Amino acid sequence: MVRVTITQVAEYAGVSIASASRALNGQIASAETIAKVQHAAATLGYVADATARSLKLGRTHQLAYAVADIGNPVYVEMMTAIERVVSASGYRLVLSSTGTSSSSVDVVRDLGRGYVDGMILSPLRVTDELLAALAKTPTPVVVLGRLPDGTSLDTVRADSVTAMRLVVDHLVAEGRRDIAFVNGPGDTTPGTFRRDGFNTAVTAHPLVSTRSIDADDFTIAAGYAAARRVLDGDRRPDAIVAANDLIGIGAIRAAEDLGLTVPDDIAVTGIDNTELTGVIRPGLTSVDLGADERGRVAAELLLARIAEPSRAAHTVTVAPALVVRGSSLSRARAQGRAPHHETDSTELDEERAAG
Amino acid sequence: MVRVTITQVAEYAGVSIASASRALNGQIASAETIAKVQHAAATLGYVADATARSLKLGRTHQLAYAVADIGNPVYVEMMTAIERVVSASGYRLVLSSTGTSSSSVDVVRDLGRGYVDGMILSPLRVTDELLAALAKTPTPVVVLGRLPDGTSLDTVRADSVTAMRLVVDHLVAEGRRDIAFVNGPGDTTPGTFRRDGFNTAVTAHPLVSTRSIDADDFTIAAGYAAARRVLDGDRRPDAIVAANDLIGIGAIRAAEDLGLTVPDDIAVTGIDNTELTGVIRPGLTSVDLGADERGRVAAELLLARIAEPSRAAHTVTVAPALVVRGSSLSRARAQGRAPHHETDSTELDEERAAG
DNA sequence: TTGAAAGCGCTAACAC
DNA sequence: GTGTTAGCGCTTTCAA
Repeated sequence: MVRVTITQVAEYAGVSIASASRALNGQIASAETIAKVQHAAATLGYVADATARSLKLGRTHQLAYAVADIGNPVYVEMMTAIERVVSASGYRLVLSSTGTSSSSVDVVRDLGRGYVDGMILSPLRVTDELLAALAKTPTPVVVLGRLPDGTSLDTVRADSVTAMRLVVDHLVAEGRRDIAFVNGPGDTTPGTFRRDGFNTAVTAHPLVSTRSIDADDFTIAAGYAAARRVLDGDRRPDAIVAANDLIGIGAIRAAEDLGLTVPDDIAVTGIDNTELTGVIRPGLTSVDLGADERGRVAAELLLARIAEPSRAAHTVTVAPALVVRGSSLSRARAQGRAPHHETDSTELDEERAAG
Repeated sequence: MVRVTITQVAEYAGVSIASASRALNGQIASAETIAKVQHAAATLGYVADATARSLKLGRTHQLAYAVADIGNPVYVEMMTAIERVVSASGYRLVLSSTGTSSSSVDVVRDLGRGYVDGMILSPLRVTDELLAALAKTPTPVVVLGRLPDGTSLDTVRADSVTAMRLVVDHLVAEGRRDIAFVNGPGDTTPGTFRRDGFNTAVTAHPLVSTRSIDADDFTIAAGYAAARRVLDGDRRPDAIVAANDLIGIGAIRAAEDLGLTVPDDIAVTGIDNTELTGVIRPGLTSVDLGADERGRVAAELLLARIAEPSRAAHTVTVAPALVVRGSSLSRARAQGRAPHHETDSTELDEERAAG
């Protein structure tokens, strides 16, 4: 089919293009004109060209969510939450995956070209270059994740320090005394803050020995490899704190491959509380960082900024909540539960404990 | 930051906007002009407005991937494959999630408005309404999935009949004699063709008794619920064929909750061969429908059609491959393997057998 | 090599 | 209530 323009509609209806436009957009027009124009549009199969309309109006009604790794379910969860808010306000959400193609700097520049009215960014690394690009872009931005103090941007962040404290306190309470932290790449934003959070959390337990290692990625495969390095050593920890659920799952697989039982021989915990935690056995204890809530708030902040561009920058921190499942129970408690009864028929989760 | 236009760049550089445009786009221009304009653009922080450029050029350099349920990892896999091809050709890929917001008809209409140069569609249901919308849209389309015969559109499809035959033959070979098919919603395209495939496949085994049930969704939760209905009955099957991996995982959980052991008491298989199959224990036997390949081919077909709009419609069918893991082995074979040695350190998969 | 000007398709003054 | 016209920001003839 060939594209039909408003000029052809106007011609067909025998009115001016202005009248056609008005009739189509619900502006003031006579009933007769509206009828003629709508009939013409329907017969011709007219759909207004979004590009021309955007150019004229200066708004695209498109918002972008830019994320490095859409393969991680936690970002899908965020996107779903964002989509819900955004589409309710008449915007379309487009996803820009920064992972496979260009760096997030390019993405910011690209989105600054004007095909979106605003963007939500989940950067894995916050470089000076990125901050410069963000400062320069004319497009409203909300950043999901930590930014340097003093940066004047709308931000939504998780509370890594509390998250790690919840996990560490829980493991110590369950009797663990030698905890290994398997982080993602240490130069990423989540990597940095989760490491700092872990280090802070363990100072409260001076008798517990600890160590840290970086996985090459926040993925199952990288978590597996890193956990193998930890577990192959001669001093085997009795608990692994993973920087996210994917790494945690990799760690569980690594432990099993070495003939270890989780949680009897070693406890494992994750972060993000993705759906995966309930898919594996034992269920993976995790900290819910409020992905859904963070996505929702980010979308609301963005809409608010678009409505009022000069408003002050807001920073919202979402509180984490520990969700205990089988992977971190003490030996005694674990034996009190039959593994195959862990599944709850509705949630597929074992239990939830607010943090 | 306020948006800067090419007019301001031209003014700053002391040249006409035509020269500015030429200098910026690598057209013919004197070295001096280029230098002045580039300097001006850099100082002013100019980025060309994509909307205006698109209106002028008639192309957006954007492609869309429209999918109902991005929560299903198989679609993420497809998207990744598409993104790879598309970005190599200088296009941006935007994701339109049709699930949460509007129907796919609305999405097609919306994308027909012109902010994308083409779209790849994974419709869950192919209605007459959708076909009409597809026939009318001026935007090139490639459909992932089955279309009615005679529809003249580029299409990439999986081979459900072969896929189901691979699974059923395998289960029968492993000694299963009472197979329950847990489908997704029967009115969806995958639901229809997987059901038909199953029915065809079992005719080759007249001694095997079978039955079918629809889950409400292609999700873990829906699979769990449907499997419970199957397993709670008095005649318990010795194998469950799930219409996708998520349903299969739900079925494994359901079996475990009833105290059944997989695969000893009951075998379970999935479809799609997503990463999840290697995450759970036992590993889920699944049929790889070639999501990566289908995504790649779809992207190539779309690019080809954009380059040559009048070319004949192509239909490409991608061959499936059975991947056997622990969930479907016969009792004897399963006992030959220690469950915690299933994991391969690189692939996290147990074994792969081409179909 | 450069500048003036047209025009992509649309909406919104503005005058009638 | 309707038509004429300007113009969103850009690229590209067309003359010079």
